[in-house]
Amino acid sequence: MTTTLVPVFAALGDDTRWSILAALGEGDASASALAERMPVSRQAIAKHLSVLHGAGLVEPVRVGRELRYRILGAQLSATARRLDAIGAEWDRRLAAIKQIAEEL
Amino acid sequence: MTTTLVPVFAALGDDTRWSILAALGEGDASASALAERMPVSRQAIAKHLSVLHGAGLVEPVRVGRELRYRILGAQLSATARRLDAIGAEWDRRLAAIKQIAEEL
DNA sequence: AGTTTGTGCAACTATTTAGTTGCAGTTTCC
DNA sequence: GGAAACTGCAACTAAATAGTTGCACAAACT
Repeated sequence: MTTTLVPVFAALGDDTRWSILAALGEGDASASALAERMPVSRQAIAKHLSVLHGAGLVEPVRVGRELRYRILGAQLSATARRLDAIGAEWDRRLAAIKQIAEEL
Repeated sequence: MTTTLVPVFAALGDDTRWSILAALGEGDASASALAERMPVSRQAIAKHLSVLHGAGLVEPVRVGRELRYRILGAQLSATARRLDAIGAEWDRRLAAIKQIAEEL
């Protein structure tokens, strides 16, 4: 499962979505429930949840007539591993270039 | 140095900026140099570099009259560590909640 | 000195997106 | 059956942003 990396970052690049994620970190919740303790409308939150779902960061869970969302920490950890690998690769390459430059 | 996390993700949530980062991963380059091998104007790239600099992902380096940019892999690794910690914390909390629910 | 090359600034366009309100459809509960 | 509570869809507004072009300025080279 190699989710595309960019949409995940785009999803994480918004304060409101972090507020939602922080709230979900304390337990599953529906868009309506989240809207009650946040300064934005239910529909706005529903859209954000859709984006987060598209990024694989949350998943919907039906509970009776309400639709709760569960946070997926594993996806975040997986993203972190890929980020770390990319950063390390950059530093490795640049160190190699510096090495070659010094040998001239 | 605790850079704010959200701008970093916002910076990474764009395909063009990833292209720029990929190019810089092979060595420092100026906005003009990058514009020659990319399908966007120099000014567009300059703006992207400004965003990346604001996020602490690149740093400017003066070389004569040109302004090259160097990629900072360490910032990416630092971000990765924080991401991983957050993801792990979410999973830990949700596991605890599940545990409590089962004990009822 | 004059030409080239690279950067910086400003104005403008177009697309995306975060947010809203309003209404229709369903499931649950009394 | 009927009211209440959630969800889903659609249209709209406002702000942010990715992109452009044009021009002015400074440093380097011949």
